[in-house]
Amino acid sequence: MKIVTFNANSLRSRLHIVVPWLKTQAPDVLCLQETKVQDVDFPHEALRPTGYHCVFRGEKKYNGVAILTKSEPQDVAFGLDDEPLDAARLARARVGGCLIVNTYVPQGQDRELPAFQYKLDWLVRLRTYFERHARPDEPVLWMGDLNAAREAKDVYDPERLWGHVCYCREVQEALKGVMDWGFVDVFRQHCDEPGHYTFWDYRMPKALERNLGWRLDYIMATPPLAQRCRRCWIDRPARALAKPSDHTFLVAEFDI
DNA sequence: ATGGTCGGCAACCGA
Repeated sequence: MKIVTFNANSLRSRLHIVVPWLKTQAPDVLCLQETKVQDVDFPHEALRPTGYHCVFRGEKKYNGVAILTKSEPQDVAFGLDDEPLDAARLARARVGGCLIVNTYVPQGQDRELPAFQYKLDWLVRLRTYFERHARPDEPVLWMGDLNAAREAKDVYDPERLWGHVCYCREVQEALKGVMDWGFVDVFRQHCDEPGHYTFWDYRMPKALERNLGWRLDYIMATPPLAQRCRRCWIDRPARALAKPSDHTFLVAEFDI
């Protein structure tokens, strides 16, 4: 089973990447974040030739999540249980005996703003969500853009970036709070080196070429799945590609 | 080096 996550930063403007990628890589599951498209405008026509099932929840300008699957997904739901107004940050589906939870964790904006506390609270509520809907001895995948770097080796300049809303003590503790429910970071299970990133800020000149990146996208698996993960890798964008995203594909293969 | 990015979508906001 091949599982993938990708922050698209607008699905419609990334179709030239996503559609060929589905055709050539043929994942079983592709989780998308920041689709930035309302449900009524979802690009069904462009995706139809791929043959993938699509479930999604979007908003007019921001957020938006989708799960694309080869087989028909079951038990589809959106949002945290108590949060119908911010449903476009979480999509859930059961695929091939595995529960998939795709999240776009709030970025947090600034540590002094209410958005930051909202981010921390959101992660606490996500832990409660897993307690309610799943068990750590079952096959569960939590994946997506978590807007959090777990460790120093997950950012290009840990001294300078310490205190950023995606790399600070509060966020590390909140992320650990969810992981302690029963998740293994499957990329780190296979690779312990610094310098492997999934995000390079557009605003930084030549960030990708200089590898000034962050590891903000994850595939987290419960132990029964993590021990069946054979490979996990970051599929870096081609530098020559017109309109790349600032995030990239994170791929994991499981023997299930 | 006194600027430098995107996307949505129509004036800025969010990342």
